[in-house]
Amino acid sequence: MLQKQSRHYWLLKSEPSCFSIDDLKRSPKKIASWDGVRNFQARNLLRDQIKPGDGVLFYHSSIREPAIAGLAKVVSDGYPDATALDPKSEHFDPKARPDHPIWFMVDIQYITGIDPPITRETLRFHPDLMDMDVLIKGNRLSVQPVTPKQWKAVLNIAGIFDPL
DNA sequence: GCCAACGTTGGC
DNA sequence: GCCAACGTTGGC
Repeated sequence: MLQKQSRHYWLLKSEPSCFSIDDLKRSPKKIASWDGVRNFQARNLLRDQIKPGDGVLFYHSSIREPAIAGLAKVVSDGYPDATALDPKSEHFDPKARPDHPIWFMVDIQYITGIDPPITRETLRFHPDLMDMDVLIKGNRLSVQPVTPKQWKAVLNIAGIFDPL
């Protein structure tokens, strides 16, 4: 039986002063752990939904012009977030245990930067992107699903052939 | 720096 | 298990 391929796409939010697309590019093998997520809804996506090969829109938040600043791909399944178990980490959670990790992370790998980055204004006026979750006022989820149509539209704007 | 929106906490 | 208070996020 042929199985329908099910690649998914995600938007991951980060404050560039904390971790930027350039930081990802500079990481060993251009791979970094998406750790420190402390929201249950986002945790569930990291633990259960996000799979190796999925596409990632890397979004820079909390800056003057928040924007999609690059592309990455998921290169691991969800696995326990080590920072929750490390008392020295600012993301330490005293309730987490090795056999009860609570929090999960995935590894992502840099594909390309998008320059100029795709601003919220551009997203807002594009017919295929105006209904993105990230544009909804008050949506603070740092891991958001993206539709294949939205993924394609972003690639179009950036002038990039689908790298996945 | 403001403030709306949201998630979490804790008293009851 | 409700809900008010609180802290945080994040665009503007």
